[in-house]
Order: sequence, then C-alpha cells, then structure tokens
Amino acid sequence: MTKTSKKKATIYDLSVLSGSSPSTVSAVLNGTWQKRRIKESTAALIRDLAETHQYTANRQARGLRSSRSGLIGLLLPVHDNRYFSSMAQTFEAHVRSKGQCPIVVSASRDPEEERKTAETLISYSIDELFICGATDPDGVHEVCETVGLKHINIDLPGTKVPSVISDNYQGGRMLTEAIIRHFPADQPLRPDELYLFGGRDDHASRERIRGFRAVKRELLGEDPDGCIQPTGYAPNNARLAFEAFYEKHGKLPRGVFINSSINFEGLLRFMAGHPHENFADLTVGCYDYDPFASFLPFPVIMIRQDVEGMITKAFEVIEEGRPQPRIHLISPELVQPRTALTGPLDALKDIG
Amino acid sequence: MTKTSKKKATIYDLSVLSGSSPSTVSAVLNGTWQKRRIKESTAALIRDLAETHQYTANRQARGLRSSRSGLIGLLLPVHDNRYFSSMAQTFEAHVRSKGQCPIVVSASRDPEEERKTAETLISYSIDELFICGATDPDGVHEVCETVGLKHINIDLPGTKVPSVISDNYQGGRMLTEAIIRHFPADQPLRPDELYLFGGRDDHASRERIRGFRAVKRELLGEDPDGCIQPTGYAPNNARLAFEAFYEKHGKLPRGVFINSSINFEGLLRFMAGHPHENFADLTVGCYDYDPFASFLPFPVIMIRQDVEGMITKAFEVIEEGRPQPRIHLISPELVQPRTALTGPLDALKDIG
DNA sequence: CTTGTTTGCACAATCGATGGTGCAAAGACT
DNA sequence: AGTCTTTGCACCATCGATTGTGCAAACAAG
Repeated sequence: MTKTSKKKATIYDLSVLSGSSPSTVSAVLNGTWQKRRIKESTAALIRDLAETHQYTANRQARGLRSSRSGLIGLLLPVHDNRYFSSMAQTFEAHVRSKGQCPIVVSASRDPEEERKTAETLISYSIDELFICGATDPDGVHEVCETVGLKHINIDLPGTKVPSVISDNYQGGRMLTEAIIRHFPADQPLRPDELYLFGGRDDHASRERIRGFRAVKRELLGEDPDGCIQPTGYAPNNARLAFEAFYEKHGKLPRGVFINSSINFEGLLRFMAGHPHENFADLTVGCYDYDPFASFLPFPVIMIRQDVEGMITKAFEVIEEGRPQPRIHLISPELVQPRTALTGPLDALKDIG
Repeated sequence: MTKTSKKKATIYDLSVLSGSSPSTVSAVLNGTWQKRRIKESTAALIRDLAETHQYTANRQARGLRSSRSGLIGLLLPVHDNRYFSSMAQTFEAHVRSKGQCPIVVSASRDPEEERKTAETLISYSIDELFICGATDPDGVHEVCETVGLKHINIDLPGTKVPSVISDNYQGGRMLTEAIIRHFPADQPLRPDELYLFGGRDDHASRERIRGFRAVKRELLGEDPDGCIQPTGYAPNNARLAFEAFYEKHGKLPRGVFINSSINFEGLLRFMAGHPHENFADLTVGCYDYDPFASFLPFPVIMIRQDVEGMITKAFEVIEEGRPQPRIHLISPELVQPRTALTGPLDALKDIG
C-alpha cells in the first residue's frame, strides 16, 4: 500500500506532487479552472493525480470557506411511519440528483425540539431546510430567518414562507364520501354511525375534519358534534377512544374515519382484544395509505398523499427567488380497499 | 432587532464584546476553560454574551480544526420500510442522547452506491459509521479503513469489523415451526405445501432458509428444493412467483414463509387480483413485523427483529477499543397473529 | 525592437474554532 | 525587597479549501 492510507490527500499534497500551487489544484478539482485559465494539460495532470490518490475534497473546509455545505436538511416528526419515511426516501432521491447530500432528522413533533434541531443543522451550514410536518413551522422559521437560511414547509403550513401541503379538505371530503357510498342503499349509514377518530389541533386535522363534517351534512343531513374524537396522534389514545365507545355502545360505529395510520394502529390494538364479529359491519376510511391495511378483513378505504408531488413542488418553489408565503395544495388520491400500490421501492434495482 | 440578525455571531464577535481573546471565548464555550484557568467571572460574562447573541459554534470550523464533526452516520438500504425506518428512529435517539448529530442515508442495496455514499459521509468527517443492511459491507469497510473511520455492521455481517445481526437462523426456525404448528393435527401440512418466497443470496436470507429447511426436515420429514423461491426483494418479483405458482397449481400453498415485509407486498399484489377464497386455508409467516399485516384475513405469524437491542449492542461494541470482527447475534421475537405491538412511536409525547 | 495583450499560474488572505506556548501580573514566601 | 509560583489570559499557527489579485512569460502588433 502506498502512503495513501490513513490520511486523506489534500490539495496541498497534490500541489507538491504536481508542481502546481494549491489554488491551481483547487480550481482544477472544483471545476472553476477554465475561468482561471489553467492549461488543459495541467488540469489533466492534476485530475490524474487526484484519481490515483483517491482525493476527495474535505467538505468541512470547503464549507467553512464558502459558507455552504452541500447539505440539504429535512426535518421530520418521526422516521418510522410510512408516510414520513417515504418523504425521506423521495427527498433523498431529489437531493442526490442535485449532487448534494441529504440530511434527514426527526424532531418528535415537539416545537422546542424542532427549533433546537434546526439550530443544530444550521450550525453545520446546511444550504436549505425542508420543514415537514412541524408542529410549529413558524418557530423554526424564526431560527432560519435570522441566519438567512432558505426553507419551506411541507405537510403542515406556516405563515412566513411557502408551504406545500396535501389538500386535506378535499381529501377529507373524498374519503368521507367514499365511506358513506360504500354502504349499500338499503342499509345506509345514519349520521350518528359515522365517527372520526384521531388527529389533534393542527392544520391538517382541522381541514380533514372540516371536509368530513361538510360531506356528512351534505350527504347525511346531519353531523352530531360527538362524532368527532380528536384523540391526538398516539396510538394508545386512539385505542382508548375506541374502547370507550365500545363500552358505551357495545359495538363500534359502522363507519369510521381515522385520521392517520398511526391512529389506525390504535384500532388494531383494540381489535387485538375483541373477537372478529365486532368488525363484520365495519367500514374504515384512513387518511394515509398502507398496503397491508388495505387488505384487512373489513373494507378499508385509504387516502394516499402525493409525496412525490409534494417534494417536487417544494423543490420548485424553494428555487424561486423570493417566494411568497402562499400555500400550495397537492391533491391526494383515494385508494379503494384491497389495493396494493407501488411505491419508491419499486424503482430499486434488484437482480435477485 | 439588534445587529444579531442575518449573520451568526462568532467567537471573534464575542471576543470584541467581552474584551477577551478569541481563544478565551472558545475555551469558555467549549468547556475546556477550567483547564485553561479562565476566571469564573470572565467565563460567566462570556457565557452571558453568548446567550444574548444566540451564539452557536460553527461546526464546520470546529470540525475542520479538530477533524471531528459530531456527525454519526447510518447507512441504510432504504428509508421507507418499517424495519429500516425504525432502525433510523432508534439510531437517532441513541445518537442524540450522546450529544451528537445523526445523519441517515440510504444506498438502495447497491454496492457501488454504498461505497460512494460512505465516501460522501467521510468527506464530511463523520466520526463513526453504522452500516446497516449493506449488500457489500466489506466494500464499505475498505473505504472506512483507509481513513481510519470507526464503523460497524448491522443486520448483514461483514468479515472485517464486528457485526450485530439478527439471529436469522433461529428466527427462521421459530417462524417455520410456528407455521407448521398452526395447522390442526387432523389437517397437518405436507412438506410440499410449505413454501418460502423472497430474499436473495445474502447472509440473512441464507440463514433463514437454512432454519426453514432444518425445521421442515425435522418436523415434516422432507423438504423438496422446489419449495424455496428466492425471488429477490422487489415486490413485483415476489408477485410473479405467486402468480406462477398459482398458474401451475390452481391455488397457493397452504403454508407460506415470506422473507420480508417487502416481499409480502408482492403477495398483496397477487391478492388484489384474486378472490378471497384463495386465502381461506392460507397461513403466512413473515420475517418482519407489521401491525397491519398481523390482522390480515388469514393467520399471519410474524418475526419482529429486536431493533432496539441491535442498536444498543452496536453502540456498545463500537465503543470498544479494538473490537474483534465477530458476529453478535440478537434474538428476534415471534409475534402471533392479530397482535399490535408498541413501537418507538409510543415514547413520543402527544398531549392531543 | 518596443509596447500592448493574453495566457497561465502563484500568492496570500480568509472562513471560525482549537490548542500549544509564552508571558505579565498577582500572590506566596524568605 | 527579591525570588518563586501560580493565576489568567493573549498570541499565533493550524485545519483544507476558495478566491481576489498580481505578475512573469509568451505572443501579437506596430
């Protein structure tokens, strides 16, 4: 093994080896050499040396000097959720295709944590920040703003910079209508048989609930307040709500609108403790898509949010010079029961 | 707003404001000030200024000087998979608790991509790298080794550094046995009725298959080679395998061992095109856990790998000075049908 | 052969933090 | 008062890359 090992080559090493100055080496290797009128032969020599010595630039040094890092951040509530992890997957692909490095971090839906996490990312001089599903997007905005960091909201809107979000009102309407229409005309759903569980007081939940209530009134004529059960996002709280309902009525509602797949897990936990027959006449609509959920023993109608569309839009908007803080709505898609959609994973090569 | 805005405060700013030298400011703010015999009052003053001016250290500068970045990397095959995303979630919590910054990146199971991704992370001077589910762990090892970067394998073993992996042989045995025993004694499974689908020629698949075959021979006395269908990880390949089987036999096997939840999605795709009755007598064992899958209309026995245990072990091992390249096996857990387990998400606060 | 222009590159400052070294002032001791 | 310690901090080189500027050599024009 040559002296290559253990210590990475720097432009100074290559400078000695090539007989050129460090600045020349730098220029050659970062592509600005034409502008600096470096001879093609000199450039070729240096590129060659770089190759054989496996030179790669020290990004910390580059970042320090240029105050750019090549890092683009994505702030998520959590990783282990199908929706957000597909956000991460899609985001990563986009960032990589721009030749930059994605850095995905979660902040547990905690406003304080969100801000601190953003601060940390900023201390690494990230170039842009995508704020996804943040509980307090404007709080994060503050810390970005003071250092002039480009940022954008996804999934939950803020008021200071553009937001790309799912059309939750429309999605809520679609899903509610689909649930109602799923019941045969001779056994129609009564208003007090259609409940909504999960979500809390965030923009997405509010919009979905608004859509739910509007459609319910339009199609069923009525919408008792008690049918809305915003239990938060924790699966166990949702479970408790189902348990409570069951205690009181001896059964579940025939129609259930569940605010997210995480809440849906609350229903699963309920199911684990109750026999099959409780679910014979149940139709669920879930505002999230999960292929396994789609094949449960009762009809599950789902909403798939257009993650690819949102990320694409977000990149478009963030590239604009001075984007207005408007909200860009991306339409979600209704998924009928027993449907196995393809996802980003299908793009992977797998030569078995 | 004070002059604080737009540009981050540096130790030089604080140095001017406090009347001390930059090195003093640096020492105070990075905790080495006692060693440098800085007066408590001086330190207090500087801390105060730092506070009011919202100073945070520029990590690129610090990293450049100290050749450490505070970043710890996790290399994943993909994000949008329950197993790997819970890896990410758990990993992140551990790293944060050490006061460092997690950086999670996926490399699509592509050896070339894995190496390039590692190179990129290295160029940011990450301090440690956790290589999870890599197709070619030893390839990644090479690039880590040349720069002296601490690293460890998770989920799929390498031969050069320690590996923390699931006990796939044992898990394969458990799952196979559970499938067989799930059939009533009066309608026992025949050897040619128990198939394995999915996976490819990686260590995990091989071990699971070894466990599968061993138990099959022990309990059913025989194990025709045709019962092993390593279709790779792509859902669609698995689907095609199911379709092919169905074409040939007019039904599915009664017992199916599926190598991963991703492959399981292949079965879902098959199901979407076939009526319910094809699954009346089906029992599935899946080497992965997904709560929704656990409640499908046919019995689904699952294996949950101990992600928390693996990550914890990995951190322990990587802290050791010169760890031997041995393999640490972590036992997975058998999950009976219709079971909704809790996960990392349950730790989140959610005050609805 | 002189003057002007272009080519090709070297020099040196800079980004922000770190840490070894040196040195004045304050205190201890004789 | 003189010497020795200790205290408290400033100075400066350094990490590796970027970039504005300067300048000699090569070449062109007159």
